[in-house]
Amino acid sequence: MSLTESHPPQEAPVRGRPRSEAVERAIIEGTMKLLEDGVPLAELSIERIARTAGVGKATIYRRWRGKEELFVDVVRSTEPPDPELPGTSMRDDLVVLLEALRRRGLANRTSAILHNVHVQMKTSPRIWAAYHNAVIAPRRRLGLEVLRRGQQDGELRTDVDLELVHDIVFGPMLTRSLLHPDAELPEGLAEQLVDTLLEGLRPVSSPMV
Amino acid sequence: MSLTESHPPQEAPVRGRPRSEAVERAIIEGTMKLLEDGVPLAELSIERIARTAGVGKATIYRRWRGKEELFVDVVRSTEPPDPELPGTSMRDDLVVLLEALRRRGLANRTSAILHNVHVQMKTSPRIWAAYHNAVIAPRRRLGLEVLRRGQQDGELRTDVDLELVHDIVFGPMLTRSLLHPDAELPEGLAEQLVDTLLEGLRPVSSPMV
DNA sequence: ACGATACGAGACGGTACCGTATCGAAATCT
DNA sequence: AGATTTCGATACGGTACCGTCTCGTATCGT
Repeated sequence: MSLTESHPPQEAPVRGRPRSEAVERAIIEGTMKLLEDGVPLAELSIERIARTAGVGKATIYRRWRGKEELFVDVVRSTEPPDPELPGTSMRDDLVVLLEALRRRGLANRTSAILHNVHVQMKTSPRIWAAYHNAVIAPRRRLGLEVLRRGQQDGELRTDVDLELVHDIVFGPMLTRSLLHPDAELPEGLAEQLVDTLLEGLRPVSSPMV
Repeated sequence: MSLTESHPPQEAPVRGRPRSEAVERAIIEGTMKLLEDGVPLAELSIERIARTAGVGKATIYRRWRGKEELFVDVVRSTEPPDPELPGTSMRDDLVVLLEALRRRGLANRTSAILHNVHVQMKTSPRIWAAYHNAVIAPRRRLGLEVLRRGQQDGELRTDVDLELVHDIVFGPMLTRSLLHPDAELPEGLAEQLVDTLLEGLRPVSSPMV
């Protein structure tokens, strides 16, 4: 069930008792509960997860090769689906993307899961790469695509690097939701952010340099 | 020598052999070396640090209460001093602050220390709070002060929340240097960022909404 | 019914680390 | 010289986890 495992299309002739999906959920949710309770990922162990989930150790090893593979699935199970873009304008699309980011930040705040897992997963470069490919990269591609269309439609300056614009748009929200946990994520922040960025920080009456 | 330890002003009547500062540096640099080599912080242990530094375990316990306290000092020793602000304009001050952030990001890249420690320290709320108070909060105050002066001098719109502006200015650089390790931090990024933000992302010919 | 597999529980030997204590040697002050 | 503390090294008992394996039981297809 790991992310890296490619499910072979040929139907295996399953015999004997099938694996319980309920048990699978119990393991993942048990891990999440531990993380919610503030247990640092360094102190997590297969044995402790098994105890929390009320499960035998072998049952976990039957499904995942180790701690790391399990975490990828835990994180993936907390990732909300990508939002649908209205497509009416670049501005509206960006607002929707940022709003999804804000809501995820709020969810992280209450559950405190990603704030732990996200941050810890980078210690294992292999797993981080898998997560990056599966979650982060597609999301970044989506954002860049929105910006590219915005340039075509004249909503965005064409004299600035798109990668830089991407970080300008999403960096502030990422900083708030991931880096300082005590920041506010108020309603309407997404619109406020996009409109401020489009308009610029300079006072309208200010002379150009 | 921990951050939390308040050095009492009264000079202790030191007798016997004094503690070696060279040993102290060896411990901190040994820890940094391990982190540079990609050893995840979860796998660090006092015993391993002592081995790497060529030091007895007791010598470490004589100075720090445990792993966590040691890390705070390790991180602090890698923090460069705050840059001096030119004070000629808000724009120039922001560029200097962002340039310092960029250089720190590059240093992190090559040394790979903060990228490990920084991220892991959040698992210990107590230590994270200490680090936040000692390093992050003053830096944020400095940035906010620069922005406040900018508003007074007419370089910055007055109709936007300063906290939001702070994240708009520093969020992109923080995202690049901390969140995705494969991003570029080219020369001139600080100026490019500030000027783009001041001017806005909208094309100059675009009609106001 | 029967064979196959999954289940919870836990035994098993092994590894690594914890934090303390003790050793003789070295360094420093009075 | 003598007292005192630090030094590296290492022994110590204790804890937690690793990954495998083996129980007896439960649950499935045939």
